[in-house]
Amino acid sequence: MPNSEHVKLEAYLKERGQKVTKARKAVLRAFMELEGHVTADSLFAAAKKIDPGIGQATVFRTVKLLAEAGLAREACQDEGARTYEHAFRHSHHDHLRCERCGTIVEFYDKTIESAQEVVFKQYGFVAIGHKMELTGLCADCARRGI
Amino acid sequence: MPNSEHVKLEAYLKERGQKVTKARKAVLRAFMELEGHVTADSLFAAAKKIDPGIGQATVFRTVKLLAEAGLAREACQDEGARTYEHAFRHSHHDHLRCERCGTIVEFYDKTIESAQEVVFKQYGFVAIGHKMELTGLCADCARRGI
DNA sequence: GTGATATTGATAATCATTCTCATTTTGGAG
DNA sequence: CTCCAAAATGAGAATGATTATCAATATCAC
Repeated sequence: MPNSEHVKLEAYLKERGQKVTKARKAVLRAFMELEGHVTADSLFAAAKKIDPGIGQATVFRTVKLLAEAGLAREACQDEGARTYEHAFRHSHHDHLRCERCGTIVEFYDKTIESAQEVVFKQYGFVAIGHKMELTGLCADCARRGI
Repeated sequence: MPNSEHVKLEAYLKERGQKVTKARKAVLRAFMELEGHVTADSLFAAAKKIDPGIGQATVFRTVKLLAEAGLAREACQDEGARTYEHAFRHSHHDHLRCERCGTIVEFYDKTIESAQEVVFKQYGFVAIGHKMELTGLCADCARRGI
């Protein structure tokens, strides 16, 4: 019984001349069974129950594929090394990053900051901090087309 | 000429019975010289120019210390493995995380979402997506005191 | 079915980070 | 200033997550 996630994945693959394989179907099925925040490792474990011969590398590859196909999304956590920025006598700000050229613009938006306070209160949390990154294409990269 | 960052670090160290060392001073000086988003690696390179004998492990240890002392802050990027969540036919949401017990609450706030659109426009960006994580103490942990 | 091509699984390699531990440095007490 | 216990260091090994390599295999348009 092909559900709509499988349909969407197959459409994505066909469109790009990629193949619908046993391993990919197994990873997607495993992913759909899991709730909340899924690591590649827990996905590997779940996928092995469906296809015991599956390799770890394939799971890593496939979960990235799912993200590209719009079926999964990364819950925070960027590529590469952790970075630090000055915090003392540097006012707080958030980041706007260009996915094409990597440019990072720092911004501060009062509406967003105060809306966050509301969210904390709403859930009974005591605020400590927050991290926000908006991603998009900067004016230059957008002009050049994607 | 001791600047206020050094004063703040020394105060933090004294308060906790920790020592003011050559290596720590070198890392702080290097950190103050660098702009923007600093990786442990670039900091290591900069610190070596000040104290050629410094070790990489010390730089990693010290930048964490700077963050604890309130002189640096992590620019996104959590500990541990990357996680994924369902994206297809699952509405977008952001995260509220308890620093004490790790609980993650998913929320959606219309004010924040629309304020983001404004920021994108303001800087001429074409929006792709965003990641936001609010951190604090959940009601239970806050009640138990910190 | 057949063949060109994409994909796989195993493994090695890489990268960032943390741990281990013998040696050195620090700072308070005398 | 000297001594000493405790803290910190640097080198290198260890770890954990992820990615690259590559020969063997599976997929699919024909």
